[in-house]
Amino acid sequence: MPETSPVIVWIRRDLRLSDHAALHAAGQAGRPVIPVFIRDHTVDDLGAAPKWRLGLGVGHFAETLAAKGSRLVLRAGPAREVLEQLVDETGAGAVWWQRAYDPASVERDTAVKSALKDRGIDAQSFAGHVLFEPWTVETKQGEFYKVYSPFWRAVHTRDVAEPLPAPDRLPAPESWPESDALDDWRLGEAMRRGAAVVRPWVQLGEEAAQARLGGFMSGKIGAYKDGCNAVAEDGTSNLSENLALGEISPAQCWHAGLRAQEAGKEGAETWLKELVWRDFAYHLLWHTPHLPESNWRPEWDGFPWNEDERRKEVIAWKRARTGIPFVDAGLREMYVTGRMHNRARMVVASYLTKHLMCHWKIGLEWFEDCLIDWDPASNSLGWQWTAGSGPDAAPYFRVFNPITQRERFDPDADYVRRWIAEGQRNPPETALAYFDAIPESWAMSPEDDYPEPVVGADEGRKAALAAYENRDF
DNA sequence: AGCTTATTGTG
DNA sequence: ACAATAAGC
Repeated sequence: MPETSPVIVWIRRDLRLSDHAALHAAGQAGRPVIPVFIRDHTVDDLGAAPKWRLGLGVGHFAETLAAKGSRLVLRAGPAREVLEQLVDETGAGAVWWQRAYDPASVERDTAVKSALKDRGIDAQSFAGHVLFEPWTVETKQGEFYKVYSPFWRAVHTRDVAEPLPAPDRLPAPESWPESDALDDWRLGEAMRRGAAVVRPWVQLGEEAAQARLGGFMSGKIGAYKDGCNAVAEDGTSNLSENLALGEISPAQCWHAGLRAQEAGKEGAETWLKELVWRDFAYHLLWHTPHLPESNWRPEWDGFPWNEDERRKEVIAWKRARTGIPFVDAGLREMYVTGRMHNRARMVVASYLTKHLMCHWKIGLEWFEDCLIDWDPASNSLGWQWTAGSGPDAAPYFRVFNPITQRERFDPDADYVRRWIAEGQRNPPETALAYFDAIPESWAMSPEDDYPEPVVGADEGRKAALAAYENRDF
């Protein structure tokens, strides 16, 4: 007798129909499918912007499912309790989901899987959030990789499974279990008035993500090798926002990149390498789950980083009035759009950790509050890489000079003018939007004089190097 | 996926 | 005078 009980598909950071192994398998099974999204502690713990963006994504995905004759059931509470309750309510015999690799999710999913199996439920997790499962990439010594280049060499010729099609149909259950109303969750509450400013920059959902990918493949990927660094130009794929919530899968991106490479597009390999950086970050997060919490190299614990968030340098950095135009431009771009050009991310991070000598966790947490493309793996690796405390890190002496970086990557200062209003007679809308997004308590106005640097480019470099001279490691 | 300074090369 | 290169931070 074939199994006929419903399958619960537990939707998490995988808000798509295509290339979704759990949904695909459920669609193939010929059983009723009950997609459910759970607001548990991993959702409640998110920063303001990613939580708001998640709410938009969940709402959009619910509409997508509804258009297919299905639904997205919303429930709040500890995932294990919610799923056990739903199994009882619906008579489901299976709970399937796509794996996550951050420590909080791993701990939760492990407990959920064993609890469901104890009840005789078919609990299964599927691959899909990364290209290469973290435990399948090993050095010759059987260790995980700690340096990017050999990781790239180990994986870049591997086969990545062709993306799965969207399920033809998702049979509805005889009756739908009750669902919370998304609005009642108030996932956007912490964004306050910033949401209105950021919203026009959001490209929501699977279709928009595919359009972004298609546009990039027929356009900017050819010039990506240099274009990825030109901060004033829109030379990147802009897919981070969609990848973070699984509105597109890395395998879909990978195959598109391979096709571009076969078509002779020069920038394709550079872009494929970026996708592998994302995988490398998850590889490291899986094997060393303390990556977001503490120095990956413990010898850095003794480094005299400032950890006091009330210090004036930290306040100036968060409010994007450090007096260094490139730094402030990047931070304002993030506040207005919920994203920041990767080149600017490196520069603002280097300035915070080296010139201002502040702990990378201050920056990591600020990014988590502000980024709609927040990704726990990429951000943890990126901050520790910049600070010097991480795997394959920039050595302590590799200090970005925010003045020469601007000259090199924003030669006409277009990016700086786009985001900094002070000192301009007719500031562009983008620069003025920043003042609509920020809290009034910051007491900033586009008519202010642009501030003097809190720490100058040269003196900051000297101070950082001097601090390292006094290290005891 | 760096910066700075010293040194050597070029006109 | 300036560009390319090397070495150390």
